[in-house]
Amino acid sequence: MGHATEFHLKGWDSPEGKFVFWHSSAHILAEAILSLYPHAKLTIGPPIENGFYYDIDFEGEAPSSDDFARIEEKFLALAAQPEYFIRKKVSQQEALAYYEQQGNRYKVELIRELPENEITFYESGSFVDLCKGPHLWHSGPIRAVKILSLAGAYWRGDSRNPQLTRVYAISFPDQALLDEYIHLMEEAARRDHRHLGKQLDLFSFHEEGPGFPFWHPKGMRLLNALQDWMRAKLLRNGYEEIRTPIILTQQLWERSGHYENYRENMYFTEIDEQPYAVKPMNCPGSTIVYRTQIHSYRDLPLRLFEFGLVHRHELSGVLTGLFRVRAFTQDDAHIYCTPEQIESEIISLLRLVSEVYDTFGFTEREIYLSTRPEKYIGSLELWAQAENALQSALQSVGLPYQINPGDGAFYGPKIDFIVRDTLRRRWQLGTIQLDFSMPKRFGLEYIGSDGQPHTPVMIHRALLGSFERFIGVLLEHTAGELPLWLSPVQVAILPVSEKFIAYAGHVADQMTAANIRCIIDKSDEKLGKKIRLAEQQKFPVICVVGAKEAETHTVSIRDRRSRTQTEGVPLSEAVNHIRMAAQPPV
RNA sequence: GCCCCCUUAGCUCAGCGGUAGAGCAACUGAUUUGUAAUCAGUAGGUCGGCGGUUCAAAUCCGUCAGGGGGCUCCA
Repeated sequence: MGHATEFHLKGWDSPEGKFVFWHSSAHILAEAILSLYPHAKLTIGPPIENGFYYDIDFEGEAPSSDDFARIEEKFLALAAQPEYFIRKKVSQQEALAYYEQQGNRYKVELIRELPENEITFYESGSFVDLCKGPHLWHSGPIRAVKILSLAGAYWRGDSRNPQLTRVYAISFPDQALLDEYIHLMEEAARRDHRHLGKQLDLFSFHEEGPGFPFWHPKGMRLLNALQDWMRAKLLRNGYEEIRTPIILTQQLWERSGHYENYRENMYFTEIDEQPYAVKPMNCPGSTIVYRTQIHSYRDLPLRLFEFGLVHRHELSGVLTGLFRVRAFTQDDAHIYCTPEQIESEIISLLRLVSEVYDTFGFTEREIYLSTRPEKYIGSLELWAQAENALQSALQSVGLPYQINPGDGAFYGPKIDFIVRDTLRRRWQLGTIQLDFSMPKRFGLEYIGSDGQPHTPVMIHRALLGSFERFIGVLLEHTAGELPLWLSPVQVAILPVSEKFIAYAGHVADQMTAANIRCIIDKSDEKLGKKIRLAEQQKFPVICVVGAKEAETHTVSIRDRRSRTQTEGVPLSEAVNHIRMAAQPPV
């Protein structure tokens, strides 16, 4: 029997236990919905990372969010009268007959694809559903539920298929856990980088350019601080910086293969009656720089980085704040090396990636190695060599990783990096991709020790992914409380009254001279109000100046995190201290 | 692109067939302030655009644009 074991053995606290719990909840949801919408056709209803969903064809009478309450009510009523989940093995013929009689072509389609002797139904009370399980023993433990949202979802994820209504929900063994989850959702909403972007006056979006961020002065300070830091780091790590044009001839994109494979995502234009395209990627430009010289094997690896502004046509429906935009700046680099150098290059890249993520407190990470897909170019030997190099690099650095077999690009294997933020949400940031295709397409060469020309391997890599998206992730990770070195405004100088604006100006001059980013609040408000506003703007350091300070040439420092005050700090000491604390990490 | 929902003052939102509202912000005045909101006043919107229904539309319908939640794909 075993079908009820995961939850009962491992309980709510294991991912397996939750999956079983939510899978069973999906059945109850389906039962609740069927009782309210008898014509609805069920399709699939799996558990997901946070809860579960059920894709349903409502045949034109889909519920709206106004109906959530009554569905939840029905759900809880059903769960309150626990039924056993009973597994029944059925023949394909029986199964088909059952759903054909109901006119449910989706289940029929699913059953047709299942192996003859592995078709099972699960029965709970009067509700029956095609399902491989496993399930809870009975529905008793399910005590709280919340319908989260409705969404359109294509049958089998294919836009040519009919669109179903996906009902997202989450359930828990008790109300307290649901309340906790709701609280977490509210916390996530509070950290939403789109709200923070407005609140902190960093960037904005407008209908004049959907998907194209407008960066405000404070946003630029942040963006520049991040780029300056990354640039310095890469220059210290054996990279050179290049910049390639944003618009290049269509011919180039035909040669690179982008025109053939990526055209839908590209923007095109015309110059002097010749077709051009706006670059969606930086690699072709990089190869052109590579080709301007003859390279000796002694020059390799050659590491060229570019903070490349790329434009990609994304579907209007997927644009989401800074997370998904139509123009963004990749922290891109291309490393040209010999096949023998792959491993050592990957090792140093893995170290670099770790340093970069540590810098921002992304300590929890996942690494995925994607290997040769069915459709690939290049020789099997080259693939084997490359995959081995990636694996042994990962092993020698001692980083745990998972393999996604067959998930590599057709032109080479890759390593992807995913981090978790403070709310344990997952974000893909960096990627390292080997490329056996582009060097050939562009006829790249280096002269080997044998005096003969050879084709170099190209490694594409991004650590942050894009600066725009990374800033979005970082804002949500930190709830807008950026580290001092990245803060657009590092110090807010608050005169106790207008009488001390002059001294505040003196303080600001000293700070500015030390490259500290500061502002003065000259408004005619009480100190408490100024503090409140400064805190809301998440300024890391607040300097209060009044009679005492002006007289003794000091400042009072209030720290954002501890909310404590240190009074009477000599100005020069304060400037020095803040200047040191605001140094970007190495 | 497709499905559902949303768009009212700079921001956050109320109003949901019968002459446009609140709080904050802005401006003016009073106040000259000591660690998370001083008081009073003024100004600000053809209720996203365009059509339609109606005696009457922010409110109902259509359409377009933008935004949100998803689907697909990815950074």
